[in-house]
Amino acid sequence: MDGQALILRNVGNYISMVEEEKKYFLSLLQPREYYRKEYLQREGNNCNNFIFITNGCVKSYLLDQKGEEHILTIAPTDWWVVDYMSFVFEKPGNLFIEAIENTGTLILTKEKREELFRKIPSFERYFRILTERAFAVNQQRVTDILSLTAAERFEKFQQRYAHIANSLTQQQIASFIGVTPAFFSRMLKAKRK
Amino acid sequence: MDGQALILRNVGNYISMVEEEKKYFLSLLQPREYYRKEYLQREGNNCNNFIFITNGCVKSYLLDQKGEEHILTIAPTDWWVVDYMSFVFEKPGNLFIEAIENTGTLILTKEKREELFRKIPSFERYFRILTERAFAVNQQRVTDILSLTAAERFEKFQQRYAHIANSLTQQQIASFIGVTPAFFSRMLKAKRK
DNA sequence: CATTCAGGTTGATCTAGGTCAACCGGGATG
DNA sequence: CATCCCGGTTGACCTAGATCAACCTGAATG
Repeated sequence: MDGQALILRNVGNYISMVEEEKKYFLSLLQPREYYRKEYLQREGNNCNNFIFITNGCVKSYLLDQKGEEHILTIAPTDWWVVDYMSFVFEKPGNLFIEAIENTGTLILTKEKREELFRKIPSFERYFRILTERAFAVNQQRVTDILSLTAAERFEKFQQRYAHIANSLTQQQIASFIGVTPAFFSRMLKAKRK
Repeated sequence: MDGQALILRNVGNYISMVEEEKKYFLSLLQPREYYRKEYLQREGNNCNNFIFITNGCVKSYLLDQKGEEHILTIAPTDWWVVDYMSFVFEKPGNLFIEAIENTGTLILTKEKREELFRKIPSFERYFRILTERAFAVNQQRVTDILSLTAAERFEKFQQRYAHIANSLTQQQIASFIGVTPAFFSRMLKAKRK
């Protein structure tokens, strides 16, 4: 399935569009390809884009004082990535967004998105639903970090990200669930036997 | 300011309404008062309500296997509380929502909210913006937990919740930033000198 | 085909923060 | 006025997970 068909299907899950609305919506999107390890977004810049992944996979993360990487989100095909903090409050972000494999995207800028809302208000609904779902999942993530052990968090991760878990390195998974690669390796060893 | 005026002002920050829309919106809201320690929502139940706090303060939390309380959100006056996971995915929640002082609320049920969206679509916009902001803040919370020490998280907490920090017990703050009351007490002692 | 180099493993040691239990003080309650 | 209880403090000890450095492997690269 090509990128345009994919995003239309995604939107179509939540709202219905007539043919010309689809055309108009697609016309607002800027396609762009990224190579593995290429940045879609860097710390310190304002994030003005909603980015839809049409194929490949992307991570968003921050670097702490010691230069350690902490992965905030992993966005596979058929997902949006954004540095929400930067996008919403229009200030420099502290996240990097980086392709972890060659990745195809469709970019919706803040201005185009506002234009979209003006022309087709039902897109407010689409993004409302999208964000409410993402928010719900994110709240779970907080409670998981607060109340579960690393091993338990890993359990959940495996279930939720089963489809992409194989294509991620241990380092990435470790970072996502919030432990060091060394500890994660030991954890796996302990589980195997 | 009374509850109705407060919620109209809140909504008015994001969208504009004519007089009859305001009336209609208010007609969908069910006022309800809660005493300190009363539950607005219990673990195991489906959360079907968006709840707006008109005065007082509320916390949402979960109990882990050991019965320890972990506070997910603290909602003061002029905020909404919901168990998003339960509300969005329509399944039993694992959160408690409890008044930490006597609290006045306006309740918007899921059905009424859908009705509201049908009658006044710009409310999609209101909730879209609301949720995008909440989501952004919540993502910060995740990165904070992943990359900061307890003391640093407390710093941030003080800044962000300055206005209500005094009316919370140390236990509540400790739980919110993700440490035990004992450790939190020691942390304060260390800071004082 | 030699060399990097990134991802992973492992050992030794360290520490942030947890656990458990005793204790304190003050406001509510009988 | 005695008692309870809740929030907080403190001491002694414990542990999940971090840190640091050495080492291994295999795939990419010159």
